[in-house]
Amino acid sequence: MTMLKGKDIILSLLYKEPLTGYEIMERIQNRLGYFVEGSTGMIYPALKKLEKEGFITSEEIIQHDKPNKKRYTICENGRKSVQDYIESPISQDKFISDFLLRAYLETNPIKELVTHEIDQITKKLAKLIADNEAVIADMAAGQLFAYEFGKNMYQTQLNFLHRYLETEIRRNNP
Amino acid sequence: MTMLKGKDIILSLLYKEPLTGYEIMERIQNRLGYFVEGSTGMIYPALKKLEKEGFITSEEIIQHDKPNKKRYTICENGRKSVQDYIESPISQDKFISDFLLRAYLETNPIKELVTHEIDQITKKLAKLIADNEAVIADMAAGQLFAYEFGKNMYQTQLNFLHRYLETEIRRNNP
DNA sequence: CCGTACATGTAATTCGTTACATGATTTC
DNA sequence: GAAATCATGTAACGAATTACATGTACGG
Repeated sequence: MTMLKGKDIILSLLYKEPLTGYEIMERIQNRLGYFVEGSTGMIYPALKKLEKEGFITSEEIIQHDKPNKKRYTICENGRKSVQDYIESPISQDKFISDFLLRAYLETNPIKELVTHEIDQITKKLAKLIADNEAVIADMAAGQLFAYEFGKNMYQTQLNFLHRYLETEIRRNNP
Repeated sequence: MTMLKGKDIILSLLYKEPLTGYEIMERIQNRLGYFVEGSTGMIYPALKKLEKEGFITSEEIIQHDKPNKKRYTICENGRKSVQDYIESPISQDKFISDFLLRAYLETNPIKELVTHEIDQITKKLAKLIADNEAVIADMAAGQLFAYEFGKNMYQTQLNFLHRYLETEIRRNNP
């Protein structure tokens, strides 16, 4: 019943390959962004803690053209922790929507909410496609699956919202 | 950009009518449960704080057949806070999915994940329908909209997942 | 000169989760 | 006798949000 934690996300990513904090952030925000969250305020402190607790180790990489960076590598303890995560019960999906709350309570006019939401989702869908379509050929099956799932979800939501607006128009112009 | 808070949810509910903590919890978990979260550990302390800060007032209602209860009523300050919330930017939908993370990273076998997810969503959909279908006639437009949105989302997800399994079977039995 | 990509962090606070605790009444 | 519904809470801890802080290099 416990919720998905930053620790699990980060360690799972490091399970596959060593990464820097910046790369982890990039992956979470771009590739996993539609079903997981992560900000610098969460990631860097988490990495520090994880290192202190012996789940990962770090090495500094000197760069001359760009700022130096730290590459984190998972170690024995970290792998064990990921194993525990994998064997732990899958936590339930969580969907939080300010949009639906406002619609439900009718605090804001539904039509405005819908228009705004269409905008939001359209952007998210465009980003999702932009981030993934180019690399689709190299994707592992799971990545492809997750991508298709997300795309499908966004498209359905958009369809639903557009349908709503059309029905509204018809209702006002009989 | 700030996220939806318990405070806003509770005050918005109290904006319409006075409610007890238990009723608030019931509403959040049953009616708003597919797009908002709330537990006793969040609701009761929040109510206490809200009262202390002068957003709501409470009165005790003595009952003889059942335990006594406290009914909370929103006051001037509370209404003002709800107004601020209504006028504040709509925070983005948040979708967190342990299921998709595991699928993406292929930590667990996708087929097992999908089967499990179908189970979860089927239950949620059944609950959503059970909670709403009976009272559909008395629903305000916004409630109906939110309900249809949620139902549509769950159904689409289920379709997607079932389609995946079927494709898998065909792939293995050419 | 401006914005963006690269790169790492901290500090404060709020906030919520998780789990525990209690207890009456009704229904099966 | 057990389970569900009604009803309210606390306590500890962990975790994340939000915002701030800093700096290089490069392209337009």
